[in-house]
Amino acid sequence: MPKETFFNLPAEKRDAICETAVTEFAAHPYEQASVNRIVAQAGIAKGSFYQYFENKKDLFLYLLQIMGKAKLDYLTPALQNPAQHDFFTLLRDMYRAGIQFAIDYPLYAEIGKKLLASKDDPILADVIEANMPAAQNFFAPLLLQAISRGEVRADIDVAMFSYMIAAMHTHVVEYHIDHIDPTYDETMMATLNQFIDFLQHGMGVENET
Amino acid sequence: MPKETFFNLPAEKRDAICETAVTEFAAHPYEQASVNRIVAQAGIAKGSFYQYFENKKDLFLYLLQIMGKAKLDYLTPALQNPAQHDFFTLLRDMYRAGIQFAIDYPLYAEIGKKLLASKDDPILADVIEANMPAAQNFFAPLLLQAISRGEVRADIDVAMFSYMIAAMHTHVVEYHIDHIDPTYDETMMATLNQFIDFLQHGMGVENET
DNA sequence: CTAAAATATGACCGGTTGGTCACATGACTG
DNA sequence: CAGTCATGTGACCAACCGGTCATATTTTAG
Repeated sequence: MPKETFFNLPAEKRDAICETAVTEFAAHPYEQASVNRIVAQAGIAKGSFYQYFENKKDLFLYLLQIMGKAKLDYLTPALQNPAQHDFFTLLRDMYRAGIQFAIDYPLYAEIGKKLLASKDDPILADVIEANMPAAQNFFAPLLLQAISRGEVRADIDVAMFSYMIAAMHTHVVEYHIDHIDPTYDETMMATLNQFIDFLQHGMGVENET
Repeated sequence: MPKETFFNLPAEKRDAICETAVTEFAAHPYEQASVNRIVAQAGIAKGSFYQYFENKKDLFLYLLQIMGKAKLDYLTPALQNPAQHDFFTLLRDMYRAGIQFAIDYPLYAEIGKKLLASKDDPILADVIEANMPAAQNFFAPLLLQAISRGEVRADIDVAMFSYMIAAMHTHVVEYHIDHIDPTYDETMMATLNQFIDFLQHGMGVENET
């Protein structure tokens, strides 16, 4: 957690520092990100930085915390009435929220992506271990509920599909960011609906009913 | 490409250096990997290293080349008779080959994973750009063929599913490595078959025929 | 106006990086 | 044996890293 000195700063200066830091961590993974570059870009002295933060990790964890809150704001509406909709609708809403988050906060999304990629870094191990299983542990009960409701096949390996659903979420977001014009909301929804339909019915030719 | 001096080395010394380097690049992404550590671990002088290789990148690209050949050996049998089997059987064979490769060469797999993760590194941009579209461009024609054969739904976005199939391949491999006991081949095949079945028929409850 | 407390600063530290280079050692050749 | 050429070597380089600290400046309080 940053020191009190940091929170005593005028809000605009605080935000400027955070913005600079976000840019740095979006451009370089944690280990490559440079405190020197951050202070130079933010126009503050090296010594000041260490009056605001314990160290590089302190700043990084603080940013992750802010990011987590922002992302939660996007996901919460989708999770409001978990019993209201069927599993695949819920999944679609969550994927859509994730995509929208990445569109609105591309730098946050980039940091998250890089973090996921460097999850075996020992210095970040505690953060990862604390938050990584979250995604899978989150989907597992949803899957079980969906099975009991008769929405999802009962013969699936829940652990594996929790893992894959979380992983696919990442890649769906990435695909949209890299390939879909973010201004065309309909295209995004069309592609997403198609993908959710695939999750439900597969990509094989449908059996004649 | 390494210098002639490197290839003049006794094979065992050459292999020892490569093995050390592979270990280093499996433990650290390219930018973090240290030439100093490699030479220390391999028991050669720093100067010698630069008599063998132009620079760090030279060594890394050489290792990637070796890895590529090794992986191709695993994939070739699955691709032998592309017209013989249906799309999903082909996909299963490819996924299985990928898993087996990761089991037999865990360090190679780790390097590949880290490379994929750091694909926006400018110094490696050329390698990535040269090989990354390969995966997607590889699956796209297969998908088109499968559609024309009536094995895959004709209404899918081929570009997106090429991307997702390649991405899912990575995660299926990762899941197996992290969660499945590599000695129990049946477990692996059972999980894999289940996943392929999901790709074909989805995870939703099946329609009554 | 003064004293004390908070904040800003950049030179500096030890350590690591990728890479170089003058030189030592060894092996082949005449 | 002498000479040539390939190979081995580690001290050395500039650049950068995260982090410290004595000191200068500013703000606050009495």
